[in-house]
Amino acid sequence: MSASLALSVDHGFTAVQAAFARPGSATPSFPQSGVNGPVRHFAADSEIYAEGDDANCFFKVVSGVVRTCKFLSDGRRQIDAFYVSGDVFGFETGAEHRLSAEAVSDCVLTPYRRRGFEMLAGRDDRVAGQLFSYAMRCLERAQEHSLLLGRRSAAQKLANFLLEMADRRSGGKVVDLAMTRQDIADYLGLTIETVSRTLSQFERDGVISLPSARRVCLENQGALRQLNS
Amino acid sequence: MSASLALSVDHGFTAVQAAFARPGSATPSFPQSGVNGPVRHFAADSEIYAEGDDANCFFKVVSGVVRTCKFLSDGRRQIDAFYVSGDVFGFETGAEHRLSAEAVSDCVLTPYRRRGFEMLAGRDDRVAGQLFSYAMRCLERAQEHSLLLGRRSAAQKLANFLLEMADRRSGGKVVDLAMTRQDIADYLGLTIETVSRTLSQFERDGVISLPSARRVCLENQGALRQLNS
DNA sequence: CGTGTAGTTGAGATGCGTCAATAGTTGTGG
DNA sequence: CCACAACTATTGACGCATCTCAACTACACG
Repeated sequence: MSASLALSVDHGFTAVQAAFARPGSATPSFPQSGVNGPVRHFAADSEIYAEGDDANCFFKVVSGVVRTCKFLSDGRRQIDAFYVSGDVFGFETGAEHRLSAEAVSDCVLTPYRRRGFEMLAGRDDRVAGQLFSYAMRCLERAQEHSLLLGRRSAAQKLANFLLEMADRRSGGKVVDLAMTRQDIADYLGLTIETVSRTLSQFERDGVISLPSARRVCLENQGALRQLNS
Repeated sequence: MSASLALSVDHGFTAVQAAFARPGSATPSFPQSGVNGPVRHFAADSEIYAEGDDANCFFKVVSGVVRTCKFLSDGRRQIDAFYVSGDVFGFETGAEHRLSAEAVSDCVLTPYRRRGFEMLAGRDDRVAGQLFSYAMRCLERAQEHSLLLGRRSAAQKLANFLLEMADRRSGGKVVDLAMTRQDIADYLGLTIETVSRTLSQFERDGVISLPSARRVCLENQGALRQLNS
């Protein structure tokens, strides 16, 4: 293989970067060489795989939203990440999935068989580079998430969350949230009550407006960014 | 290249896994093909690289302990991870380091030039697989860390931290901490006072003993694990 | 022996969690 | 179209875990 594998910024990554830059485009960026199965549909709240399941395949989101999470013994939940169209999730180095994955909304996913994909990655360095890039993207997000959870107030967490959602979904002022307050709370390490109260406070401050519970208009993006600095 | 690149569990990863399993062994697992420079020494608390620096190279810890962290505008700090001998840190897909890295104790590091490493990874799929494995290890740790920060009490955080440190340093009952209380606090998203109080409480409960501030004896590992469940 | 840094401990303040009641939203069936 | 149930979200009152501020102790180093 050529030098384009892992760390190259100049080439090998470009196709992947393009895929990320256009999350709305459902065009699969992995070749259709038999490693990907037919798309699969999941109803909202259904389980895609559970913690401990064999990690036979990983997925690319075609449409809808997916969450990966862990459950604690007391039944509480920590959501690790949300994935929207274009995102890839579920690859592992070990034999098992360390997190479970669930459909937040109805969604369509392309499954990739792991064994087949290894073969393909072995033959095509662009595929290998893409996979590495997806893994690094996940790593970057996980690190950002740690920072957010460790040292920020509820208001800062929510400001960051809203901006993240706005950025990912084409950046408009209006953000339609696919997830419930409970999902948001479990992602940010808060309770639904605190999420709700904080959003209400943002609305009172004129920073956002809430036409409906799941629709948020960012009225003052500057204020949100400042909170988040 | 062969099929051993990215996701193979059976081969390609074995050398890397061995390297992780024996963090104490300073034998570099990357070939000495001119991509690694001569080892570099860093005094305790010195900066290895800063957030925003060009990500020209990444490092492998030969001896000592390293922390990667981010600083907030108010001067507070979130430590993303600690790295001990055998660990690799600092690789990026972007042009810049997103976190800064500092020596917790005096330490010795092997630097790897990124450009040179890409070339090598291009020629040798085992090298590429190792790099992928290191990235995935980082990802797994970052995800575990998020879980820890999001939904756990101070006691649970510290129990988890102590067990993690014990596991990484040959697993004995006695753990010598290289880091200050401030480091621990910034890693766990707590204050030094809470760290100190919680450790004192553990000692009163007979779960640990503290022969000195930096030395911890795990007297009841079961109790720690139970807290952590 | 004095000085500086790291760590411990205490008292009080507060942000977020908990519990509980209320309101809004969605879907179903009459 | 309305009634009802089930679920989701909001709001309030109160408690508690952790933070903040401050004093004190322990240890290292000149």
